[in-house]
Amino acid sequence: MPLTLATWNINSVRLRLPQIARLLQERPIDVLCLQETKVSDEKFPRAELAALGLRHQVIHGAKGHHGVAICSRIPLEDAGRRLFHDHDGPRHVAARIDGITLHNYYVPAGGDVPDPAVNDKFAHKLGYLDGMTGWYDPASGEAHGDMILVGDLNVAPGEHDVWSHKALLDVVSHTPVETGKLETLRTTLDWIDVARHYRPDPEKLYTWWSYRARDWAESDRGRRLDHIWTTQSLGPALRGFEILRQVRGWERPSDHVPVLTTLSL
Amino acid sequence: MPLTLATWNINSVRLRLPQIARLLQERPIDVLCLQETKVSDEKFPRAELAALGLRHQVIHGAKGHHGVAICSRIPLEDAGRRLFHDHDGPRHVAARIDGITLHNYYVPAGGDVPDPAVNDKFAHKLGYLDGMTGWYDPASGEAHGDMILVGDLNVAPGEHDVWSHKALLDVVSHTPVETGKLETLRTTLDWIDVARHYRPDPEKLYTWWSYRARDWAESDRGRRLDHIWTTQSLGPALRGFEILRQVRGWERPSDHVPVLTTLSL
DNA sequence: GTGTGAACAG
DNA sequence: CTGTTCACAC
Repeated sequence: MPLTLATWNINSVRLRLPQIARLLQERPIDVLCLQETKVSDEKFPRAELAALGLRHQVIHGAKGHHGVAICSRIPLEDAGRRLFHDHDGPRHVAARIDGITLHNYYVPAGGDVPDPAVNDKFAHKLGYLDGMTGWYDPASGEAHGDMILVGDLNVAPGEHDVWSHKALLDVVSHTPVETGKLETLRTTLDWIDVARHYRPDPEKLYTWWSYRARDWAESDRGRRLDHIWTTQSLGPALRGFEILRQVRGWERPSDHVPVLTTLSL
Repeated sequence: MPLTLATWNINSVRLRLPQIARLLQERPIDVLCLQETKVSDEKFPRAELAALGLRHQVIHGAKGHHGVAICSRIPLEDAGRRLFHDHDGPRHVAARIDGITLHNYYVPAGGDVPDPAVNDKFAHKLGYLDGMTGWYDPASGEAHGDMILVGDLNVAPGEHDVWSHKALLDVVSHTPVETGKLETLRTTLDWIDVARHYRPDPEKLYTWWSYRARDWAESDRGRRLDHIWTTQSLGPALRGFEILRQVRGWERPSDHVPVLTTLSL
């Protein structure tokens, strides 16, 4: 049976409930992975999302910052929350669905200055990517089986994942040290980057456009920060992929748009 | 010809534009006096109010706090802004309309503790009322002719202007020192308190209900803080008076409601 | 409870 | 630019 999964940095789940409702009305989404929910677990809008059909929820949040959630029409099993460092905050949550382990991440943005010696936030981001790599390293044996990894990884890996490779080489999200670490992470299990599986280079692919642009669509200075990866074992099950660019133009949008994939299980 | 004048503490003019539109649609208001506009003069929504028919505007605002404005369908002439002390802030604006001088005030609220020795805000409030009294004192001769004085005077003068005289005797807005100073001010020119001219004691009259009440209408713990006064010379021109209590129940209401009077000029 | 600004983050 | 918290005012 087909399973459609979406990942979306929602930038406040409480403020964006109408947009989630519209998304679910327009698309047959079974599992919705959210980042930047910006709400404590007690105040998470469980009832509102259940009313939209997403009755099964695994959440990991905090007051005001970060926060991730997996919300599903079909039953899922809590598969834990990972902290790589003591001060990571709620940036990961996992669930078991149909025999697959689904990992949902919100990688630290990393601040403005791309120098870990000067900028603690950038150091944290690099350390977080290292932590992820260590976890999925086959040598550690901690994570295994059929897996899907989604989320806002806050790295645009390739030159065609940004509006200008040259202009962004020294901008956090596209520096060589970040793209190198993301590629190292991808290599651990030879993860399939589903976006590029369906839409190979040199097509430009973006999932985020800054709020600060006067006209985001006109200037189109986007970046591909939101990702869906699967283990090689799930490659044969992949049925499709889509970036819902038009959502950026909705009323009161998030600066990120939903990214979808469908698998046949 | 009849002139209908309203005073309304709007608690942010920018946030309350839909409510102003609704008020103007439901009532034939010629001149609207606002308090707590909470906006600098540069950012005052002149165009939006003009589009609602209030093309003539005299404003006196500041970023975030206080702020008054007179907005009119009929032409008016700027008649100045009064500061009684250096630190008063934008609490008064005046206009000339049809030979009448209209004064619009936002008297300081006065803080929580009704003791000027302890509470600077209360001292400021009392000083502000003294300043007004000095200005209208016939001996000073500074203000004269046909005048209307409106605004949020932040004093509920009489025992029937509060939900409980006894409970509020020690609460700022109804303490004897405040009601005494307001009566002294009223006496300067023997101002007509238009509300009580039409609706004498012991009828309860309120223009404000706290946001904090669980059910403002049910508990009905109101106070009459918003006033319309005229000089004796205008007494024969008075044609009516109304407190629009129902406005407190509108969507996203101010905690004050509009108070209206009509004159035949 | 409902506004405001300011500092922070993205 | 669009969110968050926080302190403050009413």
